Amino acid sequence: MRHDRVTISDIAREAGVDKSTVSLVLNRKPLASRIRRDTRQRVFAIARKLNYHPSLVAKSLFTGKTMTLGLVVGGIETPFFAELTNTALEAADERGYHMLVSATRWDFERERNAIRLLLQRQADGIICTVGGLCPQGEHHELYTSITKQHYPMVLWDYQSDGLSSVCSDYSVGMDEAVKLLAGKGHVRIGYCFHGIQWNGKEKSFLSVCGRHNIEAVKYLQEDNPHGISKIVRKIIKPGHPKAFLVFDDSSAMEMIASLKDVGRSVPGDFDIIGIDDIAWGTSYRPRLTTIRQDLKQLTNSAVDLLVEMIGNPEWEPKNISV
Amino acid sequence: MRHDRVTISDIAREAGVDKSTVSLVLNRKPLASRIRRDTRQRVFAIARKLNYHPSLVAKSLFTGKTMTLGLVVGGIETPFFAELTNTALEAADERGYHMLVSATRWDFERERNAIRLLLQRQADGIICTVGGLCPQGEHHELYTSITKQHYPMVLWDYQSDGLSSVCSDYSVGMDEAVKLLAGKGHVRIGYCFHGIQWNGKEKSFLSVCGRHNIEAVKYLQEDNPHGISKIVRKIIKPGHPKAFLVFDDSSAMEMIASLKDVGRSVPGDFDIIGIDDIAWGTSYRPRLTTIRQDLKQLTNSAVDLLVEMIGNPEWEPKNISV
DNA sequence: TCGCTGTGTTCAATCGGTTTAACAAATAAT
DNA sequence: ATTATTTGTTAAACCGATTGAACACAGCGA
Repeated sequence: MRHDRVTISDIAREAGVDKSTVSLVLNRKPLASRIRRDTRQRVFAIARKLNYHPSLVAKSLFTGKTMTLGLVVGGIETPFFAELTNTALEAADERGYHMLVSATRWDFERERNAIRLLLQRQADGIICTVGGLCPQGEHHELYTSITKQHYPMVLWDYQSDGLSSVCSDYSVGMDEAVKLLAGKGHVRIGYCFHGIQWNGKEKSFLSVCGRHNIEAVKYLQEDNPHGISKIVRKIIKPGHPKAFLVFDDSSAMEMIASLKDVGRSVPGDFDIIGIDDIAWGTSYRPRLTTIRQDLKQLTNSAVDLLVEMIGNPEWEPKNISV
Repeated sequence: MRHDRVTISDIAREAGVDKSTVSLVLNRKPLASRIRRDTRQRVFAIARKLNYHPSLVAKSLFTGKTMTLGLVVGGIETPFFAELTNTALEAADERGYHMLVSATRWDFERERNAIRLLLQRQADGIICTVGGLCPQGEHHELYTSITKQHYPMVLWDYQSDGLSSVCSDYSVGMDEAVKLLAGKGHVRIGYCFHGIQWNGKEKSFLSVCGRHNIEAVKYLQEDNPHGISKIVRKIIKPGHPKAFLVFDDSSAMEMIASLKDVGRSVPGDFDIIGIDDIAWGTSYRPRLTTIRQDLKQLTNSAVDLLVEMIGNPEWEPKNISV
């Protein structure tokens, strides 16, 4: 036994009409008003009886729209991307789209492949979050070539002329954070930097530090589970800043945990501030100090922009900053 | 200007051959070996030049396979489901499938609708995680009717005759947890129960308690952000157990945080054990005691089972316990 | 009685591929 | 020289929908 698809022709046969009639009726097209009431009812009844599900594949082929968006993320195992994805999912849903999610594990070849597949699947547009978090230049070329073909694509936190993107404006939050730390007497602030977090954050942080006459000390964070604890082992020695800004909340939590493990207190010995304001930061103690990033707002803007581009084939690249 | 799709016919025209030739060549079909080498090369060259992306929509229509799986979850804003989804995404990817993700916000109508849409999109199969977490009986009927039509569907932690499912075997972990708490002298263990977590966990816990002669005390957890803290306010009064088993890690963390907020220590005043062993439980202090649930294993099994069912139209419902 | 309008429905092309059968030309076998 | 086989390619049906044009028939006015 197999799962047999019920098609529009099955209904037509059973109802003794042409499949075009069925199509008109089921889609409540204007022309369907001319069709006899009892024919209409018969069609509906049979469709329901046979448990008919119209094939969006066939429909898409004809209409050229799949009502599908692609979401390319590095992965959703971290709170930040989980929230992002969740919001994007709901946003797409509200606008009548489905979301095809691809996790690239931050690997460029995987990303290129994911995008290629989304194009093959005729996704109406793509939201790509990876480039905004990776310093590698390879991304740029990929995005440009796709946009050149006038295919709707919105980049996350990756601003560049000729590309559509939504960007987070960290400057206000950074400013507050730095002022807060400066107010506690810190003149040097360390920050943890790792490959997959970059673009806006570092630039913004450095300029804010400059403005407040604070020395920013960079710590390279290895891209593995021990990245943070290695940094911690280093900074508990003399000569390092006692205030840190960590570029995402999960790492901030790890840093606090790590500091506690080696007998330091937060706050007290160290002051740590994170960025993102993820939802379950709330069950962390001590309460996480964090720079609020309006993830929901940003994600919604991304989906809105993409849908807008899809709706208007004459779209021009556009930049949205939240 | 619009994004114009390059089709197989465009290539055919440019190469001066029939589109069937192009199809044979590009897909490296056996018959293509008969086609002149230079014709083949010309076709490849033109396809590359025009930046051709074969339409999987058209292909799916013909082959009847979309190479798409549906994943229905309540939402992925919690760590547990984020990890689940992430693993499922990668598992699907490894097997050549794409994942269409639907978040139902734990709402039954949304779930029914999500499934309906996945059927319309001709997803080759569906993994549904919602029923395993909700006590409502409505789910059952939905799942049964779909399975009756022999459509491949795997349920998460929702065991029932005639349905395919993967279930977590909590008994070993529960046993350890209860023994651990009993070893610390507890004779009563409280547990937090809320609507969206149920099926295996409670049953398993109660039977383990019975075996160890421990009294299990149930606390209903409201389904809102304050659910846990309300319970905490109750249990700090006299007469309540000092040991608790919380059915998921995020709630366990919340409970610990909440207890600290009212001046209680963990461990010390209270012993808390969670279930799930989510990845970023690791940056929580005090270190979370948790019952390990092999999420990755379970998710992979679900995807495997589904793919197996898709591959063999004669599949019988099957139950996998991990 | 001829055309006209409106009603109820169907025909046939189309979307972008895949696949099987068929066919022409070249080569090999007899 | 004739048939058989191989080589290189195409024609056409098909997947499951949508849609504009067309058609048959009714009733109606002139």
